[in-house]
Amino acid sequence: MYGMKATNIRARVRAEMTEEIKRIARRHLATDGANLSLRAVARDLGVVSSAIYRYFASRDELLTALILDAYNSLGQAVEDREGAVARDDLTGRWMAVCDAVRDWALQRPHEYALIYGSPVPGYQAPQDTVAAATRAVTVLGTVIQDAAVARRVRHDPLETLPDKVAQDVRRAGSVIAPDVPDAVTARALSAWVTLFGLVSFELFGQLNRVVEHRDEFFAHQMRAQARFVGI
Amino acid sequence: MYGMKATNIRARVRAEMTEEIKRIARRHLATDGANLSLRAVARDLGVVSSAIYRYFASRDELLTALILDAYNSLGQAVEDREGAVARDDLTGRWMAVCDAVRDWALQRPHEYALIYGSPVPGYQAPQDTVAAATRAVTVLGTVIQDAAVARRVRHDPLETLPDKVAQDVRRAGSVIAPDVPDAVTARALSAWVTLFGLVSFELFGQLNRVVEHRDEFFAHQMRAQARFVGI
DNA sequence: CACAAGCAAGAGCAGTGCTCTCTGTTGTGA
DNA sequence: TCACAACAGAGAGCACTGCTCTTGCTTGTG
Repeated sequence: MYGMKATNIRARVRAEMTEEIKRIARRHLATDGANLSLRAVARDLGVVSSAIYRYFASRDELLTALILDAYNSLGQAVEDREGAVARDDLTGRWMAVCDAVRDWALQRPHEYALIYGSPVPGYQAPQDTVAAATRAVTVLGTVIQDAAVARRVRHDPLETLPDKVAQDVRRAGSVIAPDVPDAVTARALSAWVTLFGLVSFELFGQLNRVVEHRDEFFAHQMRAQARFVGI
Repeated sequence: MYGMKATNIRARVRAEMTEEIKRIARRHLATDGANLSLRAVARDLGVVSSAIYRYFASRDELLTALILDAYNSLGQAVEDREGAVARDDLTGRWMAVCDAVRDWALQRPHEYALIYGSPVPGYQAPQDTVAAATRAVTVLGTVIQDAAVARRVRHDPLETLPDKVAQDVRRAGSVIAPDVPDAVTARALSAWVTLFGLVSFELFGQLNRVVEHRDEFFAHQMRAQARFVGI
């Protein structure tokens, strides 16, 4: 703030341009899939292809930016939807998270594929994405944490985990869900995997000719997962 | 057979050539990822790029062939592994299926990505792949079918499914697992989704910095799924 | 054993990511 | 206020891609 002119035109224009490029790139992603063409984006922008390189050092860097945005967009969607449910309606909150993920994915299939599909060849996700990637799962973690604190999560206290599994599970839950029994956290992780597994199957065509009533099937399975976890 | 010469050299050479192209393509897939270059394959084959088009009408057609092979390879691996377990060891058979899928995927990550990752843009899977794609899941279906027939699958007979879900589930199970209660079939489908969800998460980097003991985590979760289904 | 069928080569088209050089503009620090 | 450094965009070019089409040559086969 200090030392930064109120009207830093250069920086502002640059940010707008960057945003515009990403917007057009997202549009191309939605129609042409993952093989995003820098030149096509440049054409749509009414600019020569080399000009794009003023803003993104490479196609990969542009993709990274889109991936980061996608994670944040998903995180935001999940937070918003879950936040609108009454705090003590634990099942409602659980289902809100699941529905938010699926709806977001159905609305932006190519952005979903970008972050949860096969990784772009030769591309290594930078550290930046990690924080954004955890936003969504954090919400689900909070739901079971609240459930545990309210003593509203059923579980067999005798159920134990193999040592190494317990280690991983404990570390994963320690920050967001410290009061949740390890066995329950393990089940929640499994449910999380099932959620994304199902969305991926639906989006990537693995449910074709098998499951026709997608909405009902998804709702049923996610309700079943809630019970499996103990909510 | 009739009308087909014992030594149909042309056809045989053609088949060998086709196989050789696929072999090289698979090798490229393993190193360079999904952006398979026809020209690079041609170079490795010691042939000019246009020659490839004698055998595959397009890059997509070559990819389709690789996808078909991948489904069959996975199916074979699952069948072999499950077939080696004693018929009455139901849990062993269940785990054999899960382990076979994961091991196959870890050994051929790019082929796995080809069939269970984001679909290649603009590419539509032809009908041929459907049959091959069901080989693996059929094996798991047989396990729960055998379990049901032997009355060794625990389940709450009062558990019901929403109508539309029951419809889909019944149709899915009617051929391979007709004696399995619908509710159990629904859980088995969920477990199937979890299996591939977990493998995808592991392969696509979603487990990084979360789960370190991959083998143990996977084994635990799949055992949990077996119990969830009732085996 | 003549020949049709099948094959690979080569040139070429339109597209790609990316680099480098050059010019024109414009915000900005002194 | 103003000179200038920093910056944006253009354009040419390189090596690559999938794919097509034409041209000859080889070879299995009726």
